[in-house]
Amino acid sequence: MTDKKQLLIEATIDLFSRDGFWNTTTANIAKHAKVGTGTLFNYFSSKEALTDAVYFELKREMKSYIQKDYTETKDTMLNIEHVWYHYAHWAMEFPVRYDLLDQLWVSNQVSQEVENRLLEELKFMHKLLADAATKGLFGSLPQEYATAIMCSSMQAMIKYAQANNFSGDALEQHIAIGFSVLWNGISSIEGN
Amino acid sequence: MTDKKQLLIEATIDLFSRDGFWNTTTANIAKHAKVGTGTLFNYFSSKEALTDAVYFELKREMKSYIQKDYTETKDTMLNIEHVWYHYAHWAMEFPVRYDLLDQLWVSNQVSQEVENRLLEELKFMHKLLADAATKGLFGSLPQEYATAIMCSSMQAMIKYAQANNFSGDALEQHIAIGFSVLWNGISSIEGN
Amino acid sequence: MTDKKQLLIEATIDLFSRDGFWNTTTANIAKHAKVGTGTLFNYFSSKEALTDAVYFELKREMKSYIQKDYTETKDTMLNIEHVWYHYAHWAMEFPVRYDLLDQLWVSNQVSQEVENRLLEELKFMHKLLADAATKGLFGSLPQEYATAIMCSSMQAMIKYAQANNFSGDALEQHIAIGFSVLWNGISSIEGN
Amino acid sequence: MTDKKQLLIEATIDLFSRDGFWNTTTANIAKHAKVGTGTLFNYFSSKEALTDAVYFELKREMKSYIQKDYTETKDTMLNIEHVWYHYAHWAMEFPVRYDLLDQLWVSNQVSQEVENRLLEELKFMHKLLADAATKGLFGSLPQEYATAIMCSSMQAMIKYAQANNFSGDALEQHIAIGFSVLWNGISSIEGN
DNA sequence: TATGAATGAGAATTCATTCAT
DNA sequence: TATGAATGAATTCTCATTCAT
Repeated sequence: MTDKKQLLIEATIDLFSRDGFWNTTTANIAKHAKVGTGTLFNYFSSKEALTDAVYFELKREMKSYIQKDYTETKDTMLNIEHVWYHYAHWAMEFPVRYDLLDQLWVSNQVSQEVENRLLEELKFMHKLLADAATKGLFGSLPQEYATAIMCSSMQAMIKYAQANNFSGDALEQHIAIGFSVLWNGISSIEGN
Repeated sequence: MTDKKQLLIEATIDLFSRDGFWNTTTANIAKHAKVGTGTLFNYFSSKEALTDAVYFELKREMKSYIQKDYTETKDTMLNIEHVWYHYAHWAMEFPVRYDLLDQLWVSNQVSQEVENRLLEELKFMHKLLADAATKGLFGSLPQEYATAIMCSSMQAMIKYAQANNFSGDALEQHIAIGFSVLWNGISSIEGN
Repeated sequence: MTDKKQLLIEATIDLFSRDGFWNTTTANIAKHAKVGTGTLFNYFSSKEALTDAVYFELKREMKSYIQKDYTETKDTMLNIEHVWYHYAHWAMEFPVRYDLLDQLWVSNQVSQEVENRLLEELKFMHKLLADAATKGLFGSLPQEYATAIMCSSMQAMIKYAQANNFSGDALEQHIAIGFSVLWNGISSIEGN
Repeated sequence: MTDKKQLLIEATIDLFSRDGFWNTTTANIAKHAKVGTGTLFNYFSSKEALTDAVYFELKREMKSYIQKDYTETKDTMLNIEHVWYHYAHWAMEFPVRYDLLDQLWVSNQVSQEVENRLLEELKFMHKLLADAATKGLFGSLPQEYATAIMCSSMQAMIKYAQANNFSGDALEQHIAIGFSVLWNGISSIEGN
């Protein structure tokens, strides 16, 4: 990855997260990255391609962060909790990146193609959820629904932590409580 | 509310939800509402003002739907479940409107001013949550965090119901299970 | 045809013929027509559509000019000579328009669609040539080749007349001689 | 002429004739010639200079082809016919080159300066025409007009041959007939 | 009040040319 | 000499908003 390419991605992250996709012009991105307007298009064929690259980069970073000291254990819940915990820490350490990931996700600005490439990249997470479903940890909840609940709970937990600027023990406790609310809720549903 | 004003709001709802805020032009809205392009600006000073009006309208409709046969009981949880239940039904009955509300919410297209006016309008809901907090139903969870969890759980529940086209008993059961997951989760946290 | 639409077409004719298609910007056309840059696109969906409209307009004008006092006679050669004669006069009266027509023709800037619409419009000319072929006036020359020779002869004749600023009797004589060269040349080929 | 220079000229011929002057970028030319983008500008000061060089090269090639087995005879008409014949054969053998020459000619992309240099190069042709005029072969037609008619007739003849993919005897006959049409036409005009 | 033509400040993207290596 | 990354002016087209009727 060239120097300039990375520079442009960083500039895009800054501006997209600050002003949103639609209020950020390619000219602004170039200026922010301190390159010419044309230079951007030497590295990315279009604004859309740049957006895809940013999204891919963020997801990859997040995944790396989570996987860093991850070792799969027999206890699937612990595995999931590990993801929960590290995802939260990534979000708190890189709030701008987290917010942008969220924004790109909800605003459908990302192409199907990059989503497909990410399926591969994030396979271990999907496997985790499949394991949990197989082991009956979700009770009668369909795996997709359980997943959806998890994602939205995580989002609520992180947004609250960010809004309150949690750190240190307070943050640890908040993360743990968030997971308890989620897990106890899900576990309370019996299989049928 | 003039006839034309309402026509414009309806047209905006249609187009925003179908094409998104940024892909909808004021000219298209006017055409869809069968009025002149200039007419739109006789009723709304700007696209932003129109967006605010749409958001306000949707929230008011949602509130009315929820309040229709609402009578406050002593049991705060039952009161909250009533909101949960009716919100879900509103979303399933008016999926376009629900999706747009969601979209406007996440995309920050709504002015602070309209949010403030809505606080008043939706006071009964906030009171409900304050009651719950006072009565200790949220355990040690701060009221705002509990609220955030509720909102995100509700969103996950509704999206899943929409995606699977639930109706009838299946829908009722899904709504009920969603609430159980939420409530059991929250209730599992002891006060300190 | 609106006032502004015609204004834009005239401005386009001026600039295209003076600077060529590729050196003429839509912004310049608008300025030349004394309207805003956006106004152009209210009347023509794209530069291409504007070009088509200009081409169509020019061909229609040329045809009207030729057809004005045209009455088909039994003598096909006379009919063709009438076209030859009036085409030349049109070109000399509107040299800018003639040159642009020529330019658009050779530079392939015109869509197939407008060419098709013109086939209909210019049907009487095609019929004329078909008649001549049927009557054996082209000898053994295929109709298309005879037509091609005619067109290129006409072009040479007109360009020379323009370059030498012919008018009055000199022009009449030049036109007549040009036709003789053409017709005698073609007639000299025996059928087989 | 350096190797690279020739490579660039060939690449330009390919791309100009295929995509046209305006749709061909210098970057594409360089890539097609398998040299760096900057290299092009080491050999040609601008796109315009490159275009001039291409035009000059094509005309020179054409001239060489015509002159190869040309020996001036007393019969001027035969001399002209020789040119007519060999020009046609060159065009059929190198249709891409012929088309590009035509395209550059009509689209005014070539500088006056290169046209002047070519006058020198193509002097023998001009002399041929001057001879014909002197000998009265053009009757009362001015030399320039006769020349113009010749050029346009030749163009029509070649385009038709290309469009119909003539070769062998059919081609020979077509070329001969084309010349007859031209020459009989011109000869039919008496001096005055 | 209703209209829709007119506007012009941007938007994304292109490309001939330069220049440091 | 050869390179190709960097440049930014220029291009087509969009759209919220205005205003004369």
